[in-house]
Amino acid sequence: MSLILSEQEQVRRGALKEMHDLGINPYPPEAYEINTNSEAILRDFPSNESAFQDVCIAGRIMSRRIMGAASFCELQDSAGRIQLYFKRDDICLGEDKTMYNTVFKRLLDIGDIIGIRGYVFVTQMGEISVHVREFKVLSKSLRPLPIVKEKDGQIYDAFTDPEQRYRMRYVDLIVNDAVKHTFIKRTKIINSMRNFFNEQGYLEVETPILQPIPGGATARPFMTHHNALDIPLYLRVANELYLKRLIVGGFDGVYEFAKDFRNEGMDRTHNPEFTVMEIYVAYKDYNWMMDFTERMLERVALETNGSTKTNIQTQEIDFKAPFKRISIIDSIKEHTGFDVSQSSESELRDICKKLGVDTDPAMGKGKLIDAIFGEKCEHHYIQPTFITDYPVEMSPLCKRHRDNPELTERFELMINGKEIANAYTELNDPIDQRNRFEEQMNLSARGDDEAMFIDQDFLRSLEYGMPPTSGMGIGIDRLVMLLTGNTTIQEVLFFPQMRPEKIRKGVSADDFIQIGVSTDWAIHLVPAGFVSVEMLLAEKASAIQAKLNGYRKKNKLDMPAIQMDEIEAWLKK
RNA sequence: GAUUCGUUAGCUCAGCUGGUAGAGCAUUUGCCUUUUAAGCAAAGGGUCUCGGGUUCGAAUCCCGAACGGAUCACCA
Repeated sequence: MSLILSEQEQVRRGALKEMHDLGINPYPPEAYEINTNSEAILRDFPSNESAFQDVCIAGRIMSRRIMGAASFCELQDSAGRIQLYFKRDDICLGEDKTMYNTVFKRLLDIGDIIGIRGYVFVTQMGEISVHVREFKVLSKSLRPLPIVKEKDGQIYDAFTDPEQRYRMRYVDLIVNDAVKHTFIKRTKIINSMRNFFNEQGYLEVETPILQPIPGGATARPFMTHHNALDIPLYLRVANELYLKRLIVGGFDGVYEFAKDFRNEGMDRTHNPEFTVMEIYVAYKDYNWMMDFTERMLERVALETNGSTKTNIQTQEIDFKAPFKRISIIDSIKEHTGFDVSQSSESELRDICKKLGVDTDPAMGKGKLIDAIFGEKCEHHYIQPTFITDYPVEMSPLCKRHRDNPELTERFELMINGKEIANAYTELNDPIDQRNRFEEQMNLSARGDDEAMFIDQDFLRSLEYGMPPTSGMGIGIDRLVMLLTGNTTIQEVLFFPQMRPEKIRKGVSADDFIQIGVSTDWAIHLVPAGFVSVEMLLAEKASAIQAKLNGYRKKNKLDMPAIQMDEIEAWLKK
């Protein structure tokens, strides 16, 4: 911890000490029982005044308006904010006015957590407030909170620096009300999906995060090492292959909300760890899954926002089922005019060239088609749209299309120009699956470092027989972004990945103690203007003495003035 | 990873073509018994992100680094 505290931090530590001196524990151990909260009071008081004659609530002081013997402050609890009214002679019934004059007015600050007991009333300005009879300090805050003020919907001095907000999410949550609501919605969305699945009788399961073979998706994994077994392990990039093993094992429907990890770029739609929901249902195909997915999303939107419609930037998106469906080949035809259904790899390269789509030699047919779609079609799909029937090369875990073996029974759900969900009629033919993995190995040999590894145990499970199954994965973070109107993933993750915080280098008191400075003086050297040992040594002893004793006088330090011989001793060392 | 912009008080930001730092809120001290971005009066608070360079003199100009934002590439 730094020895250098800002003035405001010093003031708060001083207040802490004064509280101790008054016999007040600023961090009391016992529970504080509340009997209501800000939201309930504001909502129910007008219709039932008598129920609020003895309320007890607790929370954080967010603003104070002190006027002599009476004051107002705003208390923020988990449900919202409410105004408190403190009157000196009501807080302090006897002659001793310490609790008001000293504790409330001087020792409490914005950010402190208190509990209060009192009765609810309406001020002359018409605001429902609590008239405080007694209060208790529950936790003293030692750092000043960024103060956000608001009037007529206009926000002043908002705490907006993204770096600070993401690194100190706790402060962000305290001060920026909308942030809390985003995360409450996130949980609502997940609960809503979970209820939907549970109602159908599907089983929520957990599968390994540490995997010996990172299968189920094409992505670069994070690697780690298990010491006891002395083997490499990977953080999962997907959980697909494990969930399918469970379908082999005889469950009709399994699902998992999973943190997946991908060692790739970070930007406003990608975080190295992210949440995916994957579900697998036996005896179904991708057509059924499309119906299921649109029903689920319609319900989730309705339960979260009270409407199937949601706004993101200037777009309005409607989750009302059914969604549009179009095959990837038809989509490319529609947006580029090219029919790529019969094209060879070299023909596809020509088309890419004509369309100005970048390619590289490692790309096979599937990736080329995907590149065209990604660049020319994807961004057109603002309203929820199922893109179906992807080429076989880019879908190694997906069953071949019943009408065309070059294609697969796969769909991706595009919303607001982005992929939100991905689903297959799962490939359950073990021989075909083995061949597909081998093709992936060939792609890998061509330099595609995202092609899949072969998971022999997964193949063995398929050889025991997996029922026809459809599976679907949905990016929870992106869905939350859509349903909360956020455009960056960092806004829907409590703690997005950041570069490690820079440790402020600088001298510590110890560095000065090394050269013989007494402990008492060492802590004052930096504030007095000596920011390095070298700087101190470069000065003349008389100049140092003048400076330090000047500092001592200015800050009224309770210690003797420093003497020349002491300083000369430092300089000799 | 590339390009680009940014980093000044606890927070939000000014600071013109280089002359040694300002505002509002927050803090401290007064006054104020129903205010509401409370008000009035006064005060304190800054290694101008860091390291070099140019200069008599750098928050300001130049070079480099760190961190962050935006865009692009890869990907969900």
